[in-house]
Amino acid sequence: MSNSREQSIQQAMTVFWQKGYVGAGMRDIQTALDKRPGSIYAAFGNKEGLYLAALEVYTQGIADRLIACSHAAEPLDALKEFLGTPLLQNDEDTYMRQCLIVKTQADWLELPEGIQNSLRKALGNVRDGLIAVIEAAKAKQALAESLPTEQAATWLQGQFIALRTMATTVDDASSLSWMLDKMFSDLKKQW
Amino acid sequence: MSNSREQSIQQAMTVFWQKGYVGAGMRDIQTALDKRPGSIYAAFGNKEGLYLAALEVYTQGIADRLIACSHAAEPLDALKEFLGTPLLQNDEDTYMRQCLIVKTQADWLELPEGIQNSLRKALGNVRDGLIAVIEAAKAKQALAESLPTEQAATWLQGQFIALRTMATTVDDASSLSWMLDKMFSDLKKQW
DNA sequence: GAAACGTTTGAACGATCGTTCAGAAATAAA
DNA sequence: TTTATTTCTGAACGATCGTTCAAACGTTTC
Repeated sequence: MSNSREQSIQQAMTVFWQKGYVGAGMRDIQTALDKRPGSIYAAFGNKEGLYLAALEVYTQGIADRLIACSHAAEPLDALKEFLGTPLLQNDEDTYMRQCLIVKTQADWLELPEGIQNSLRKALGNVRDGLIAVIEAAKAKQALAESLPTEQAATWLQGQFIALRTMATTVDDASSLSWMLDKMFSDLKKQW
Repeated sequence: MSNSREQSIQQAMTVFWQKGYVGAGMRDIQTALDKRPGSIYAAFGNKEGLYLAALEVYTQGIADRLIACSHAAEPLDALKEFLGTPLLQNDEDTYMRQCLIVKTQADWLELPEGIQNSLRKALGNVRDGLIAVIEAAKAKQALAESLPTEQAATWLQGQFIALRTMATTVDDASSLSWMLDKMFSDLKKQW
């Protein structure tokens, strides 16, 4: 075995992240994993199975980090740091600026049903993480108790999408930085 | 000629809008235009040329409507209407909820350079339209003179992306509606 | 060492991709 | 009507797509 299953998933995730589900060819993946088609199909069934494995790891990573934010001393500061870090990714890793879930979602109509369902679930998981952070911030008086948690989570998810999408075209770091500031300022203001 | 050039561009735009640049096959397009490959290639050169023609029409449409907003009695109300209308598109036309420019941008790394450049230009044109609306609102005292126009335009573009992207998955009309409300509320608040 | 089992290999399949081009058809000029 | 010019047709090209499978290989068990 040239590579563990976890390594393979990680490498495949990179390819899907760079090229999207439709754009990533099995031959790109074969090269990245340094494996021949048969091995990959034996391990993951097909392209969809491999993508689902990668999406699972990706989403779990986000969910874990959001839960970590909710346990931090200052949940909102931790969240701000979490959201801001990928925006200024080094030049070679610009593909990481866009969220893998949102990127895949762009090809919605061409995706197999299994992937559509998993994307919905992934978005729900991220939203649950945001809810946890909001509730933690409320508990620490960093957010008003009156703030509607569900709505705020949906809104945060939208802001998250806006930032990550713009970061792929705008390479003006300061624009993104004050958009992030305004986002947290608007979060705390009246609803 | 079974179809005028303008009609062909319009029909091609629909296909690209539904399937994306990479996902739209020339055979899908041939079917939609009811034309054989040779005709299309004679008229537009190649797939890229056809897409560029469609993008041009699409972008000009947005720019025109934004300029119209800036000439309206209440520029911000007009803008809100313009941004809100596509979010609740009928079920058969959900593809119209996502912005064609943003959708194509998702495939960034796989796009020919000519399309990348045109996308940048298109985003710039939309931003210019937003600037015109902001300035008109300022002139009518609907926005504070102190509001930084350039920053606000970039921010508005981000909010625009967020709304349109979320509208493709969230089919809860009320969520989108109050996100739109909050957006305009945050626009008027302090920066 | 032999047999049994699970993995990996890599050539090959049919389908589809964007694109071409010789010839048919339609239109304009004479 | 004949000629010249433009437009359209559709079979076909090479490349690439996701996927398969018989054979080779590696490891374990007796």
